Amino acid sequence: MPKRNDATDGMVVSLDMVRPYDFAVSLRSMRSFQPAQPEQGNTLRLAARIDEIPVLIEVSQGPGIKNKLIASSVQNVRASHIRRIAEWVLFAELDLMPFYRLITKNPKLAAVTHPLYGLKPMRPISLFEMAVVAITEQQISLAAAYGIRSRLIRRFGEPINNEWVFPESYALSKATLEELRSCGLSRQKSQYIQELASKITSGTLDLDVLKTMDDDKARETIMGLRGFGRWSADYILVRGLARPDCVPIDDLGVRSVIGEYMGNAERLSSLEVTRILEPFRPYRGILAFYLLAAHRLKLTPGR
DNA sequence: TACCAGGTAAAAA
DNA sequence: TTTTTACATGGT
Repeated sequence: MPKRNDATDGMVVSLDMVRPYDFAVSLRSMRSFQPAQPEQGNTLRLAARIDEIPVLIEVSQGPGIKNKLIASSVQNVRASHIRRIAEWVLFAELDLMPFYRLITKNPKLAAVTHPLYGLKPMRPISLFEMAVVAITEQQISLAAAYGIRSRLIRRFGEPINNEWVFPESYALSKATLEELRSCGLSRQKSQYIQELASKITSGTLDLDVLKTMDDDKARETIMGLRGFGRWSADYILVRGLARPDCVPIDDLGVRSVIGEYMGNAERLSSLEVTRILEPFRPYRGILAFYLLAAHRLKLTPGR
C-alpha cells in the first residue's frame, strides 16, 4: 500500500518480490561487476526520468524486516512508477526455486550456489541505456568504454542528488555527430547511437517490446538494428533482460568460470561450454550468473 | 611506443 | 560468400 512519507514529502512503496530473495547478496554481486566506486552502503540508488522530471529512487531493506524491501523517492512521483522501475531492476517476478531444485542434483554446484541463496541479477532501468552501453563496449576495453559513457552522461544526462540520469533518447538524437565524437565515440558508433536514439524518439522503435519476445525473436529484432551484431544482441539479452537461459558463450570470463567450477579448471572452448551447460536448460543463464558471482565475490572479499 | 581489448558495417577479394 | 579494413580510448 503506497504511503505518503510526511518526513520527506515523497513516496514510499513496499516491493512485491517473489521469494526467495536476498537484497544484500544481490547488491554485493552487482557491485562486484562494476569498476571500483566509493562506498555506497546498503542502498541502491536509481536515477530515472519520470513524467519529464528527474527522480532518484532509493531501495533498501525495511528496518528489521529481512524480507521486506522499500523503495522511496524524495520527489513527488506516483507510487506505481516507483514500483514498476524498482521491480524491473530487481527482477521481482523471477522465481529461483525451479533453478535451485535443478541444481541440487549436482552437489558440487549446489555447494557453490548455496552461499548465494536468494541472489537475483539486476537489470538496468532502461533498454535504451543498455543498448548504448553495448555499443560503447564494442571492441574497446571496459575502462575505455566507461570513460566515454561518463562524458556522454555528463554532457547529455541530468543530475539528481549526486547521481546522473542517463541521457534521454531525445537528447542523444538531437546531439550532433561532432558532439558525440567529442565524448570519445568513433564516427561509426556516433552514427549508431544517433540513429537508435532518433528511431526511439520518433516512435519508430520501442525497445520495450523486447520484453514480450522469446529469446530468438528478441535477438533477431536487435540484430536488425544498425550497429548491433551477434555480440551486442546477446549482451542485451544477458545483461539488459537477464534472460534465465541465455549465456554469452564466447565471453572469456564465462569460459573460464565454467571451467573452474564445472570442468578441469582450465578455460573451456565455446563449444565445450555449450555442451557442459546443456543439462541445465532452461536456467543456463542463471547458472552462469551464479558462477560468475561466486568467482567475483571470492576475489573481492568484504565488498 | 606499440598493441590489444567482451565488434561492426562496408569494402574488397 | 568469405576476408579484410577503419575505427577510438585506456591500460600495459
